[in-house]
Amino acid sequence: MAEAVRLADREGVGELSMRRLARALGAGAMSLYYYVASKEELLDAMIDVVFEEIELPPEETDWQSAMRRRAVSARQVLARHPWAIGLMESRTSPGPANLRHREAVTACLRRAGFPVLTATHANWLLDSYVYGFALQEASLPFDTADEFADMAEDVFLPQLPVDEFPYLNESAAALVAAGFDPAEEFIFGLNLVLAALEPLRVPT
Amino acid sequence: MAEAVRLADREGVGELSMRRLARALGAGAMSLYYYVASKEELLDAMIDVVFEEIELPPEETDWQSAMRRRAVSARQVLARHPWAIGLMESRTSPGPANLRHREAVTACLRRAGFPVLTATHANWLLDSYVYGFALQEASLPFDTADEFADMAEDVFLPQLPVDEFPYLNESAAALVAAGFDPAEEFIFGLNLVLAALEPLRVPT
DNA sequence: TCGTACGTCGTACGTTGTACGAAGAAGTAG
DNA sequence: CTACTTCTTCGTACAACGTACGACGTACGA
Repeated sequence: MAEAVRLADREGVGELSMRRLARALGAGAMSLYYYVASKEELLDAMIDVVFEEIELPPEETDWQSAMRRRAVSARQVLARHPWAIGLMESRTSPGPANLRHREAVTACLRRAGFPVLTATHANWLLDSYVYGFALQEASLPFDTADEFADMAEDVFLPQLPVDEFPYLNESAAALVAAGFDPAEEFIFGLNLVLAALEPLRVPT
Repeated sequence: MAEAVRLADREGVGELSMRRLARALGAGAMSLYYYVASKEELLDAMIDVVFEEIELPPEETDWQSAMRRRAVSARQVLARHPWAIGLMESRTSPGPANLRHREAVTACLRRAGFPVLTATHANWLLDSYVYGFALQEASLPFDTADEFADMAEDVFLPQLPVDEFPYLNESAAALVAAGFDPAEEFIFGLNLVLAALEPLRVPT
């Protein structure tokens, strides 16, 4: 499992084949099938490994701090394993780590005073934001702020005719000037979402 | 392109091969390569077909209504083409329809009075929500509310030991009782996000 | 000593993306 | 009409894929 995740991180999930994984483990291809019924099952298990890496919301703090921590952790983990995001779409049954995670998040929200159905709404909203952000971040063609500045000036701006895309040009320029940090960008939206949820609590 | 999208919708993107697509078109496999340099390029083009289906924010209404319309449309389209979500993670260069869409959204936000960088934040937040929601919706193992109720009682609840997952049991039960409609769920979070963004506008 | 279970893997089959180059179709110039 | 170019189609071939099947060695309790 760990080697499979490492391979997917390094080369992309498209390059992960049973034969390559076996070779990386110093084994024959068919040996893998003793531990895993199919490649599908391997991918399911890999997703659960990723979920295991995400911090659970700590219990001792206020709900906003707790949710912020786990959301930030989730973003970091998904940025480390970008292939996991694309995989989730096709895989429908959650693994044990996934379930434990959901339980902990729901518990945190319920204890914070969100009614049952409201907690579900909050869950959808928060998870949507986290996954969607990770998805967008994964499809960025650069990794660091410097790389972004370089690419913006050399690639994006020349590709965007000013008369056809005036607003995109404007914001690209502003972004280059201000610098772009995914972690900060993430926190900004996250704080808005958390603040928007706050009034939905029912004081206990 | 259209046939490729239809095939992916019907059978999943995993079942889309150059040979199958060619057969569906009544052509030889290699003929496709006259129109497309590689399968990668085909997938890129398919994504752009999907973006073309998403409604642009209308210009004549207030910004919240405009963004709501385009977000709702985006969710519908992505629910129709779930494979597109998973594909976005690996594809880094946006197609023309994608760019047009981004331009229109940014224009709408800027005209509504959001400062340049704030508009970027809003864009990330809104897109994250839309994509993340679509991703979660795509990984649901059911399609309709009735199907959900059936599955919840027959599959989920028996799988979730009450003592280990008390909160998940509670919300699953509440959801079965209340019914679950993805479209409504989506609007709920969307309205929260829009309301959270409202005060960031600068009156013109 | 032997049966059973555990773990490994070689071979083989059908399918995949696509490099290469041949071949027909269609248009243009003389 | 012919000659030549450009457009479009596709057959073949190759390496890599997932995995069904069955053979094999080893460990261990009886």
